[in-house]
Amino acid sequence: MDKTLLKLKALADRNRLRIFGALTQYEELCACQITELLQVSGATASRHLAILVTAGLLKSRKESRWVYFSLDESCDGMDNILDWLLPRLRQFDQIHGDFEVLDGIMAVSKEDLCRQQRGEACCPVQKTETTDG
Amino acid sequence: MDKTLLKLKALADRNRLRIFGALTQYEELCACQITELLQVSGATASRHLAILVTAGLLKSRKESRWVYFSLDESCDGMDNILDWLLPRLRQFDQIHGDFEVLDGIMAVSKEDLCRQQRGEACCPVQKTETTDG
DNA sequence: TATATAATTAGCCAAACAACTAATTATATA
DNA sequence: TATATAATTAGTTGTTTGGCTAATTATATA
Repeated sequence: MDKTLLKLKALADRNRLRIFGALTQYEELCACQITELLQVSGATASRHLAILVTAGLLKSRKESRWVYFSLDESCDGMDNILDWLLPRLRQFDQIHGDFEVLDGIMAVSKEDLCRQQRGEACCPVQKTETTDG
Repeated sequence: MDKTLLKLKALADRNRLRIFGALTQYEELCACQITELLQVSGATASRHLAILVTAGLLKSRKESRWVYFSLDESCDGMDNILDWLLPRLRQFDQIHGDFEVLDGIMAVSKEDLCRQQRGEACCPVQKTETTDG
């Protein structure tokens, strides 16, 4: 039961569900992109990602200094999880917001993204703000 | 997202998963039977059941003093949840243990069960103990 | 080889959660 | 109508969890 419970606990958190949702939209995302999406510290994002990997829901690969995360296709029962989860995720405002934000994040190089996260205010992300305020 | 998250949180607890599992085996169980299965206080069982009902996974009906719980067939996506969960639950020792315990519980009248739970040691449950100790 | 950097781990704190006992509610019956 | 009883709600307590900052690890590069 513990593996099943581990998967359920891993998904039973808003931010981790958002990570999972993001990875149904983009094949692969690196830690700094997830950090940017969730608007939490890198440490927090890293811990959430570790929980999802430990549960067997995500896999990661390291390429030089970057670590990329993706859905673990080999996860036993992943198809059934997606059957249940996908139509639900598509239904929710926050996830749609995430998808839009992600598009913005992907339009920026990881280098600039990380520079930004360090507070070096060079190369600002072009925010798609409405100017009706 | 909150309804989806609510369902995931509801299932992401060992005792609640056991309740859910029990109800895949027995169409309908009353609160005192669940209490007996989990070996927790009636208040604790009641709270777990309330969480599952609130999440839309279980429904309940009251019949005189007894409250009966069952899987909520009308729960949106219940089939998909079961597709994922059933083969996993069947795999685990604790759930199989639960099924055996449940058989014992169902062999006793609810009246006797509750008497027992109140400490009135009349009409003992026939435990299927092996006598090799 | 010293420095910069992406990610993780360690250590801390506040909020959420699961358990308990006691009190309350709703129903049946003497 | 007073009493018993099944279930729930209220209130308390210890544990788990999710967030942070600081320290560490692994990799690239000046």
